Amino acid sequence: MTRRLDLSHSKRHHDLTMPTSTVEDYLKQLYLEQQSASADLVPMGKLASAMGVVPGTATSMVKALADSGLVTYEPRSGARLTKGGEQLALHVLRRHRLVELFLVKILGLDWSEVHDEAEELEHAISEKVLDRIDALLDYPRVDPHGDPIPPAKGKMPGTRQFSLLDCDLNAPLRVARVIDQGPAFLQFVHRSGLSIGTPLTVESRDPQAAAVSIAVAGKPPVALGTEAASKIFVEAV
Amino acid sequence: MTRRLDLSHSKRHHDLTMPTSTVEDYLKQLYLEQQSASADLVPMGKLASAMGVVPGTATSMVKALADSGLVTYEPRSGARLTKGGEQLALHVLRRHRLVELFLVKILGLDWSEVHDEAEELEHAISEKVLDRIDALLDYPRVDPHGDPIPPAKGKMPGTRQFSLLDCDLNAPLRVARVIDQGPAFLQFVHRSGLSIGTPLTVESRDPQAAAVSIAVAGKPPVALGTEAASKIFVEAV
DNA sequence: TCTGCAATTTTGATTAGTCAAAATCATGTT
DNA sequence: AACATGATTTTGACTAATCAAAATTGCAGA
Repeated sequence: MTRRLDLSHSKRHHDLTMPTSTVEDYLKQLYLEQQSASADLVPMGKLASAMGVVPGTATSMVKALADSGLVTYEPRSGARLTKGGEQLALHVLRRHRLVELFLVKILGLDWSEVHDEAEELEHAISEKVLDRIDALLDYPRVDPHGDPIPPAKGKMPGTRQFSLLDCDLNAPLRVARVIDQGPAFLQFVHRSGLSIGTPLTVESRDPQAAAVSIAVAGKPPVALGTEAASKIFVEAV
Repeated sequence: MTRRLDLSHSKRHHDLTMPTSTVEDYLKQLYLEQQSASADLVPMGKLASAMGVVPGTATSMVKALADSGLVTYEPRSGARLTKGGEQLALHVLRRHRLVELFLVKILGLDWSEVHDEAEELEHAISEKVLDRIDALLDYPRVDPHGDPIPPAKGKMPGTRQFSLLDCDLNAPLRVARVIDQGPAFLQFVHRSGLSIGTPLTVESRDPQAAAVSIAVAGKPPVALGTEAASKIFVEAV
């Protein structure tokens, strides 16, 4: 067994060393998973595939995270971020999203390609640099995909957003957020004229056809499959 | 022994996988060491202390680098970058220095604190982002310390620079470069009014006193010890 | 030539992260 | 209640990077 006998007199975890970028990634993923998949206990399978590792790896990583007090781990059911873990996750997310916005606004990259760039940068950026970027962008609250940027301190603002599958029919709405960050999907969204901020209404939803019909002012209606529709979020205007 | 028997049929090294950031750091350091310490064969001791590791670590790392064809290694004397290793080193240096300049010019950080920031960022930045930064800065050739920025392709420009110990006396000169990147030294340089670009002349050099006397237009002369003087480079105006 | 020291290399361990594959478990059928 | 099945956990191995400490070596000076 590898249950290394912790020589540190202590009974308390809380490893005050800077988290590795791998740890940051796990925490971030755990947070995102907790958000979307209503169940707040993330199963190892989900986590593993989100991280692109085999399940065993996720298990052992989560156990380590539990040892440092960042998550609670319930064997055979899943893991949940602790208060501390969540803070760290939000911090990482903040870096990620500010960097994305920076890449688009200041360096002029395309919003469909910034996700991967930010994935790297988010671990290399210091607090000081982050603050400068925040200021340079004039303290934004959402990133280029419409995802909210966690504030430096304080809770995430609760917005009333619904996917195209859940929102009201024929009500004036606006595209607020696109969940899938894959370049292909983002480009499709762009082609369909559904960028963040675009006003629209949902004309109809047909469970049988598994499709929704979207009306964007002036243009012919667009049909989306439920798959795609579930990844686009809107809010009331 | 750990002489892992290379199963790969090949007799040629050249590992086409992306170098780890540790490897990048070793190459960069090797390059810098080769530049300054005239001897182009860098001894393990030098490298180890530059990298902040024990000598044994440097030895084994260099052997690995030699296996991938990035350096040539002569046991008990030292290592030298190969053509390929040098290219990679220059690439890293280019990233480092462009990032530094970016941090100063665009984000408004102080030139004395930018070095450590860049140390992290240089490994996380993609080619595309680097190009944008390069353009945004209008293709600069020197970083905030006066160090030349290696061009994307092509050789480093050969400038005629001398340290305050080697340059002509009473000739019109300009501060071109400061070697020591420690915040303390950089702040001292700044206090003494010797920022990059400042015009000056060297009035006298006294080997006995181990000091040189610098005249900056309008101000009273400044005396520098040889230690400090050797770290400030000037070029003819 | 012989010695002694300082630099270098070896050896053996350790840590973080990972995979492959075998062992366990929890459940929803029959 | 007995199983089959799919998810989870274990085990054992491996790589990159590192350190501590012991073993080598190359020379400079007596």
